[in-house]
Amino acid sequence: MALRPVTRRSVSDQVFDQLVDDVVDGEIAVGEALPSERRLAEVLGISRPAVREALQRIGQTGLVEVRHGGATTVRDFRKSAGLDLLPKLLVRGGRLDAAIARSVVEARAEVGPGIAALAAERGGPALAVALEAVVTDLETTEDAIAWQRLALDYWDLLVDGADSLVFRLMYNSLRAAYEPALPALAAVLADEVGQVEPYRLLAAAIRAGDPATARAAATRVLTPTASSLLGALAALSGDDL
Amino acid sequence: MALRPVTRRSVSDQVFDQLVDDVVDGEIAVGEALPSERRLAEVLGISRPAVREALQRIGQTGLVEVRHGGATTVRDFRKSAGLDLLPKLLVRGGRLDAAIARSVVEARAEVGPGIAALAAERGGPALAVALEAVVTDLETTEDAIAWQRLALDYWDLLVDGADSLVFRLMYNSLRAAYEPALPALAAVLADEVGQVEPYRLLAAAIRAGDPATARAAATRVLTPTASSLLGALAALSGDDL
DNA sequence: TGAAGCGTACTGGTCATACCACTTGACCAG
DNA sequence: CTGGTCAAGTGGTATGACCAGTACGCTTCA
Repeated sequence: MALRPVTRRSVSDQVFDQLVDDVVDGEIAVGEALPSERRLAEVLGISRPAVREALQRIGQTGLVEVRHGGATTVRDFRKSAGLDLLPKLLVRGGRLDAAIARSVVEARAEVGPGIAALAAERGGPALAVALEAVVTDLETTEDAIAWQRLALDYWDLLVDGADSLVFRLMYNSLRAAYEPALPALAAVLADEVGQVEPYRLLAAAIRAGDPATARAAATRVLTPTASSLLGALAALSGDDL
Repeated sequence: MALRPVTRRSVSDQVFDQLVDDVVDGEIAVGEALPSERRLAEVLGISRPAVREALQRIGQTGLVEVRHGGATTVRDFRKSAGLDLLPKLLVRGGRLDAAIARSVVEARAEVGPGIAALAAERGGPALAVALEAVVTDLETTEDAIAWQRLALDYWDLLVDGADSLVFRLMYNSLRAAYEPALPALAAVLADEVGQVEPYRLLAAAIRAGDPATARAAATRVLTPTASSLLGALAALSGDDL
């Protein structure tokens, strides 16, 4: 029998997820007030501190505004939330949101080449060596998911090489959204396994310290995945994970 | 007389800021454990729930990992934190971090044109009209800070027009980091006041629905600010706000 | 001697209750 | 209409107790 790790999520975690989903789904309109902490505690059958911890965390994400003395109101996450919210939006209620996935793919295609160019300027031979090591791993990998994870490692190195904290944090946020959805996308991305050449070319451009070539190579690395994903999203929009 | 809103920060807010600063400054090494909640409460002279709320919020940002039964340990924010952390990193202890500011400027220059291109594809005439309205406001504005805020409004419209949630959230995070630092940068950015032409050209490209032109125009919008900022940062690196 | 098993002492997680601080809105006095 | 007062409701903090999970030393047994 296949045993899977027991999930023991804390009470406040569950409240957090539940409220985030409700807010994101628009079950509580923007500007509207959430039930009071006491009321939530009563309705959910838990203690007020547990509710508070969840609410504080939600406030941290920018989804709601808690005001001392006043009610806790829902904010428009399109205006107030940051990129950290992306994972919660991308996979909502166990499903992938097609529109948002498309947006992720777009952003990847737009930002990736810039990162590659910076990495070419600053990475040096050490970075090229590390990238080439990943490329050899890619060559010997069959499993689609493992392959994608290696590709992520590749980008991880690239982002490090770009030596830009903003791009680093951007990448972290995007990866946090992308990685959980990977298993669901395995079938779609299976075709790419073995297409190592673009990665090799990009590594070569890094080694040469040539930003322009690196930028172009990065585009060729990203394009196949982008088109696979966009095609799949158009077809199966709204399927389960 | 110039009245400014009274700031009354809650206890847990103060603890939050204090601990975030300590962690970001590296006063507690990565992998090391924070004092226990009980100990923190005792040392800080506050209650444990207050400490917990702060710690939970910090955990939400990815700066620390809290594990039931184990200690709360510091994570490497370069690996685990998302873009939402940027504001805390950019202005640390009342000072602007020059290296990070440079990174912000780079990212802006890299991502901005992509947003403009998408906006040109999807915005339509309605967007162009809104942009041109902001442009006329820009023409009649002398104050450097007000001018920069209008520029932010301009970009806000552009990001909306790009119709990409990921870019929207990215922009929110960047703006949250950028806006608080604006007053400090007013002097540096004073030269730009009146340079409205690039904004007008970009709006025209949007109206024409021409992504390539919009991309180029966006670069010309961003370049002056970028070079001003980079120059200023090189000179006064580490000055107070 | 080594390793499995057990206990204990820590850690964070939850609860109940009381009280403080702030906002809101209704009401009233000027 | 303005300003003040007040009560009710909200979030903020404190206390103390107990539950739940982890880390680690110690015992115990092969």
